[in-house]
Formats: sequence, structure tokens, C-alpha cells
Amino acid sequence: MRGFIYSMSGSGDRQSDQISIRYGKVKQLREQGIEPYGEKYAVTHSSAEVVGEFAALEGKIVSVAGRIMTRRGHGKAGFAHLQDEAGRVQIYIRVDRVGKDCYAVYQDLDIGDIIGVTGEVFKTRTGEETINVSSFRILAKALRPLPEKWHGLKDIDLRYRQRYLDLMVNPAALRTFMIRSKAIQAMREFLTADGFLEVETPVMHTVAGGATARPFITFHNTLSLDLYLRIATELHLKRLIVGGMEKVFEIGRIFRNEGISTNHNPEFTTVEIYQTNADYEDMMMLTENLISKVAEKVLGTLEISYQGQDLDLSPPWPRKALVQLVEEFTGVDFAGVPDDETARKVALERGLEIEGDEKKGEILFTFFEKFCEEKLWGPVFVKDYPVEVSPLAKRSLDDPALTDRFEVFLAGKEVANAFTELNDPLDQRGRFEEQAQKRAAGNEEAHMMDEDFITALEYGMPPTGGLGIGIDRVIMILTDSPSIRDVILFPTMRPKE
RNA sequence: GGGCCAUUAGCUCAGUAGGCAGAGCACCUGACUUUUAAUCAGGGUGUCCCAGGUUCGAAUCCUGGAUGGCUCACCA
Repeated sequence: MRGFIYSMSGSGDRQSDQISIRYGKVKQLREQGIEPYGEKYAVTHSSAEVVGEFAALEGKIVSVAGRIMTRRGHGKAGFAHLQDEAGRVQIYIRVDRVGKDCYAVYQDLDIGDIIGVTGEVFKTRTGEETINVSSFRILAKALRPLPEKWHGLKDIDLRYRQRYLDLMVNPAALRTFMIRSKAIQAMREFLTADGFLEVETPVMHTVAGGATARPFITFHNTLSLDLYLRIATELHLKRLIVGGMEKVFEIGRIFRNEGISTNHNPEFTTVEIYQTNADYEDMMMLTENLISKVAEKVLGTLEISYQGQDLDLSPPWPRKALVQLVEEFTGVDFAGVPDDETARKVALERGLEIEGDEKKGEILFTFFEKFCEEKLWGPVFVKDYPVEVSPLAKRSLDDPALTDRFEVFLAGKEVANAFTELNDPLDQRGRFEEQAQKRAAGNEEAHMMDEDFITALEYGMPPTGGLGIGIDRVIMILTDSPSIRDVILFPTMRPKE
């Protein structure tokens, strides 16, 4: 914007502003016949290779490309650090080696410019691996100054809005996203090696199901149809199980039109995994295996710390019934609560706001959320959730008010949700109808009736275990990030002005 | 949505009691052929987030707004 204004006003004018000075340098370079946005450079090594393989490279000629991050001039010679994805390497350039004209061009370069250099590898007096430049080329002139070299970019707003700057100057940011990438790769490898088939299902749904959440709505012109961005991948993946796929997973973005917080971003990534002839016990083992294997692969250890507190991911993880945890934390034994009426009374006694039509299971779940959840440092499996809050999970054999469902908590965060899948189409229809009633009563998060999914179940879905993992939250834990925005490259932000 | 806090140079930050807008890095001019937060000499480059108000005078006090952070609510 600013540069645009200056370029419109004529970059030849003497301007004090750093940006316009750099615009002037571009013009000057072109007048000298030097292209400030050059062709690709024939790179032979990365910065890290020059440093790490110095013994083998000493005295050899290498070509490296990168962004100038520091600069130290000494009259007829100069030092700078070039940064590429792998790290940084120092370059040394002297006028008697590259010639007067070439050196003059170097002296006009700025921090932030991207250049390619070729030269001999040597070590300076102070012992730093360095490239003694014999030639270089400008690959991209930077028109804007970089954030400060020592403190980096601290402004959280700018770090999210201009993530490229964050990545450029804050090594921890790049590390976080490299870990994220490796962790997802490790998950994929773990699952495919175990015989799971990776699939892709629609992002645009005619019925937004598979979770209790408000969807984003969009519109298809040709079909003249409201479509919802998916809030879960669940119902399509189970259709694939009906179709005969036995082990499937999908890693994908889902969208929920709800609040934003340090643990919630409107678009986030889940992996959902479905396996036939499995139940939630199998999914517990899969969960602890998967997450611990991923942690080991990307961090090399299972004993990590999150925000200053130790967290040991070594399996097996403890398993606790939800009703038991509620009793531990609140002293209320819901097994002894006979009906909805009594449950509501207990809720009021504990200061919970209720509408008046809540079922016992809903209140039990609310107790868990309010009084237990954030205190579960974990890792821990919380199991046996009330049927009222688990419309897609199969009822427990020994208690039809509960389901064979669990959630995983790490550092007080819910990171996974899994159950033995409900495969009885009659029961499923009843659950949807109950949800539809809640929707009609104004609960926008309640499930929509999904006739097409019921139809699929009517063809018969084998006994299946299903698991969903919130990848962003797992990455938060693995990278010790306090906010979900720290692990999402471009988190949702309100536009400036 | 409520509460609290923040917003000053490209970046990181000071700014006293309401009295000329500051530092470091970056940048500009000059010196310097192995430096590394290079050094030395000189230079301040600004819509103090925005709009009003109070005042002789506002970065500072008041009101409203914008954006962000934390938190509560809601949720996942």
C-alpha cells in the first residue's frame, strides 16, 4: 500500500523512508542492467550442509541461495549471513576478489534481500564456517525492512497476520510448523503401515452432521442449494464402512461456526479413523499407540513438558469412567441420581444454570465439563459418556443410558473423541429425532436428521470402532504452544480496519 | 457478547506531575580487507491506533470507536 503510493509518486524522488530508498535501489539496479528479481540459482548445498559438512567441503566451491539476515561491512570487505530453510551460513566478500563494480552492488544490498552466492568454503579466524564469495546474483530485492534482528517479531497480531515474517525471523515458529508437518506425516505413515486406507470425503455437505456444532453455510449457484461446510468427517467415513472398506482414515479440515479462543479456531484439522470389527477398547489402544509413536518420532521422547508442567505420554494411559470422575471431583454420585428431575435439582444446588428440560445424562456431562475437564492433566481416557450427549455412539451393553465412548485429555485439553459406532439404524433414527427436537427448540448445535445416513445404516454397517483426533491440539502439546493459533499457519483473524 | 489490559519510528520498547517525541536495532552519510548483537564519527526518518471532548497546552485526562491479547460466557 505504502510502497504503491511511493512508486506512483515516482521512485526517483529523494525520499527518507526506508521503503522508498529500496524502491530507488531497484530502479538504479535496472539502470545498471542488473535484474533485481533474478532467475533461479543453481544451488549445490544448503546453508546447513556447508556448516555441517565443513570437513568435506573445506576448499571446495559451493553455491548457496538465501535471504540476507545480518550484514557487517569493513570497507573493502564484508560479512553477511544468508538464511535458507535449513539455517544460516556466513558469507565473506572482498573487493579484490569480486571486483570493484560487483562489490559496489553488494554494498547496496539490504538485509532482507535474497541472493545466490558461489564461492570457496573456509573457516574464519574466529572459527566460523564461511563462503568466500567469488560471484553472486540478486534473486529478489526486498522493498520492506525486516523486523529487528535481535528481538525478532513479537507483536502477536503481526505474527499471525504476516506469518511469513514470523517464519523468517523467529526460528521457533518455523520449528513448530516443521514439527506439525512431520507429526502429520508420522500419523499417515503409522496408519497406512497398519493397513488403513486414506480417503477424501466432501467438504461441502447438504446435511452438516457428525458433531454438535453450528456450521458455516454457503450457496451453490447452479444447484440453487444451501451447502454446509463440514463440521466432521464422520458420517461419510461410516458410509464407506457400509460400502465394505474395513480400515479408513481421513485427515482434513473441518469448520465450526463458533467461538474463537486459545483452544478453538473456526477451521481446524482432525484425523478420523474407522475400523471394522473393533470397539472403543481397540480405539483406546490405537489412540495411545498412535500419539505416543508420533511423539517419539518427531520429538524423540515421550516425556515432554507443556507450559512448564511435565507430561508423560508413555502408554498405557489410565482409563476412568466419567461418572466416577464426577464423583471424585464433586462428590456427587450420579449412579445414585434416580431421574432427570433429581439431576436438575443437583445442578441447581451446584450453581449451574439450566433450562429446565435437561436430561440426567446432559447434566452429568455438564458436571464433567464444568468441574473435571480442565483439571485432567492426563494423559487419560475418560469413558462411558451419557447417551444423550453421544448421538452416534453405541449403547453400553450393561447400561443403556451410557455409551461405549471415550475422550482423551492431555494437559486439560480434549484431544480425541471415540466410540463403538452405533450401527443400529432404528436406534440411530431415534437419536436423530431427539436431536431434531432440540434443534426445533432452538439449539443450533443439535444434529440435523440425516436420512441418507440412516439409509446407509439400513444396508448394514459391521461392528466398527471410530476415533477422531484434534490434530491442532495434539500439535500444541507436542510443540509446547499456548495457543491454537501458534500451530495454525494462518489463523482466522478479523481484517484490519 | 461481558470484564480487564494493550496499541508511541520499519522492529523491540521507554516516555516522569498535562509542558519542544525518546533509546537500541534497522536506515542514511563517511571511515574501516577475517567480522559476528562488528566498530568509529555524524544524521531522527513519527497520523503517539482513529474520532470527538476538557485544557493556554494532550502520547498523557474524559467519551465513543477500531484491532489485538487474556479471561468469563458459549462451545469443541
